[in-house]
Amino acid sequence: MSETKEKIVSLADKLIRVKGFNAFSYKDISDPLQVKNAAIHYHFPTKSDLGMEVLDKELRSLEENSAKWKKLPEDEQLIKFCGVFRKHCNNGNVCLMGSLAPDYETLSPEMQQKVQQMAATILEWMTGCLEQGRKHKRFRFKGDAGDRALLVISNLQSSLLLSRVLGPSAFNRISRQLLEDLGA
Amino acid sequence: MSETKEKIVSLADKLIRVKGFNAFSYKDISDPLQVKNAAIHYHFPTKSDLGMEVLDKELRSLEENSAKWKKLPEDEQLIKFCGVFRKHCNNGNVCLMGSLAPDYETLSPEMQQKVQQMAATILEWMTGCLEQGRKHKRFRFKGDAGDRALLVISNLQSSLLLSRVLGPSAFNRISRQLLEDLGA
DNA sequence: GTCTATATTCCGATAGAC
DNA sequence: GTCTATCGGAATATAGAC
Repeated sequence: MSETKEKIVSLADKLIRVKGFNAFSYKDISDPLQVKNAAIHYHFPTKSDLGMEVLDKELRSLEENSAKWKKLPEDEQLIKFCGVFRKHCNNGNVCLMGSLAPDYETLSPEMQQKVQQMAATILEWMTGCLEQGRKHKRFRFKGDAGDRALLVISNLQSSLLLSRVLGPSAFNRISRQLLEDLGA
Repeated sequence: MSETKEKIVSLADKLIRVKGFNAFSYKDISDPLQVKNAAIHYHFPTKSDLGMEVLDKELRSLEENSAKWKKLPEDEQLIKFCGVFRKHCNNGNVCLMGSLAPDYETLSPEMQQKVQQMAATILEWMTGCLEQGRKHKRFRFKGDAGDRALLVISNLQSSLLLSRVLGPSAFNRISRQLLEDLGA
């Protein structure tokens, strides 16, 4: 992938997280890169094509991380996962799910399906992490691991949304108590 | 408030929850009400004015509910609160915070301040409910009640976002486990 | 209070030169 | 791969008649 194309995707990712998919425009990308909007359309004919590339990049990042963390104890894996959210919080970002889920009904069918895939991938990873971690006595929690995974994911997702409105202390308080509850 | 004006606000509320604030247009309101967009602008000169009315209505609804539930045991109050979210889930809605927080940076300063106020109001109510409920032995949980309130709010908020993508089982699983954790 | 009509701006997208 | 130029459409918003 060309350098310009990578910059476009990276900027689009940032814009989705800060302004939302429907609120950013090609001008928000072409201006900082000092090109014309036609240049963006050359790389990504439609806005949906651009959104798809952002989602594909995020999915690859998820796979890379889970592979990279595979040998770590599960509690450390979860702390790494929280660290990704912490970094986004510090950068004023929300997560892609938190940004795209409210806009879901306005997205192209392709993007809807990809968002679905992303949600399923995250849920699957988190469920496995919690299940294995409990088996290895590194977590303690009641109930089904899949249900617990949904709780943890929703905590982290909304911690970034709430931090937007209430300040970054929301993320700190949520992530700290979350890990303590699990005994991590 | 005139009947038309109320219909406009009610429809705007629905549109914010389904499509997002930046994705809906005056046409989405004027068409179903069979009026022209100028009629909407007569009642609400700017889109921000309309958004403010939706937020004010939600704040009044929050105050009404908390007053109406004041005499109930705290666990029943929380179940009532979850019921509001359940209803939204069944209607394909997300909550106002879940919709407006991702768009926060694109909102007018007035709306930003009102969203902040709404978040603070919800957090305050939930903190009090949990704190009193624990004192009265109707909840059991560890740590600060304010931290726990943030966790519960983020669970409910994201349960609607995830239900958009993964289907309504996400809400059911999250709300059920959430109440069980609290011993409610 | 609602209408017609329009101003203004912006957006996504495309054609064709270079 | 990027440019100029432009199309077609949609959005918010306003002026003035009724």
